[in-house]
Amino acid sequence: MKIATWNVNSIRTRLDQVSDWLQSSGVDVLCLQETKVVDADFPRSRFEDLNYHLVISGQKAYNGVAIVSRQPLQSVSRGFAPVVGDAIADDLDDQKRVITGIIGGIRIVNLYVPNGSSIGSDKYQYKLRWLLVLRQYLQMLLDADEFKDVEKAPPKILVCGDFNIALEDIDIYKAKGRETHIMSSDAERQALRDILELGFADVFRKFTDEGGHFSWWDYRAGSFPRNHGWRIDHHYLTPALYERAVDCCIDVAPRKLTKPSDHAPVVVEV
DNA sequence: ATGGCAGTTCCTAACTGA
Repeated sequence: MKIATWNVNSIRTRLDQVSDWLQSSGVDVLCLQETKVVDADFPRSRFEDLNYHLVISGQKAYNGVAIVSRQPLQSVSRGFAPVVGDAIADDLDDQKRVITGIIGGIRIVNLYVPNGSSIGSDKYQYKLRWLLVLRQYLQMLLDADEFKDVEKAPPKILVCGDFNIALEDIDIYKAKGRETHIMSSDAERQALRDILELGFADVFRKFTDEGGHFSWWDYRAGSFPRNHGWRIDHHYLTPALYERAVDCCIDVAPRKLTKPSDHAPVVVEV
């Protein structure tokens, strides 16, 4: 099964590119972020006409996530609250950044992690608070009954999306000054490491050791032709899935098109 | 050091993004 994550920076603006790539890439599941549209206005028919299933959680202008899949998803939930409860979710579900469902025995979690704006800002504090709740959310998914039915089968969870965090210096075109830059500060990295310690691994690094591979390039200053990018879109897998993964790569082709998203899709095959 | 580009709405200015 091929699963992709792609921040499309508005599904309506990118609809032709997304539907073209969906077909040409041959992925079975496509996790979208920054759809930037309320559910009532999501261009569902484009995907349904191509015989894909769709689950969405959007809002006006900002954020928004969706999962497009060949087979229907089971056990779908939106936001943190259905898993961690209203008290822990607090106000974090006001922004639509989390959607999950099960397909082919794999729980797929599609995330749009807050950007954080700049270090020390209110949005930065929100990002760190959001990541703390994400850790609780994933802990509860790991402990969920759905993985205890079949002879204690190990959990098969794939957590993907736009994390807005580059975990290693080789994930940034220029690491100098990264401590004071959003997406690479120590606190953000530690928050993500604390999550991965629950039992998730970066499957891209199963296949690629060197730097210079990025998933996001700023629209400005000719960043893409200079390959001044960041690797901030990730697939994190539990061991049972990580072991069986056969490929993970970033498809830069859509980033070369006219009026592209600033992110490229990342595909994993398990 | 700064700004640069793109998408959206409270739409021709201000915001958010990363």
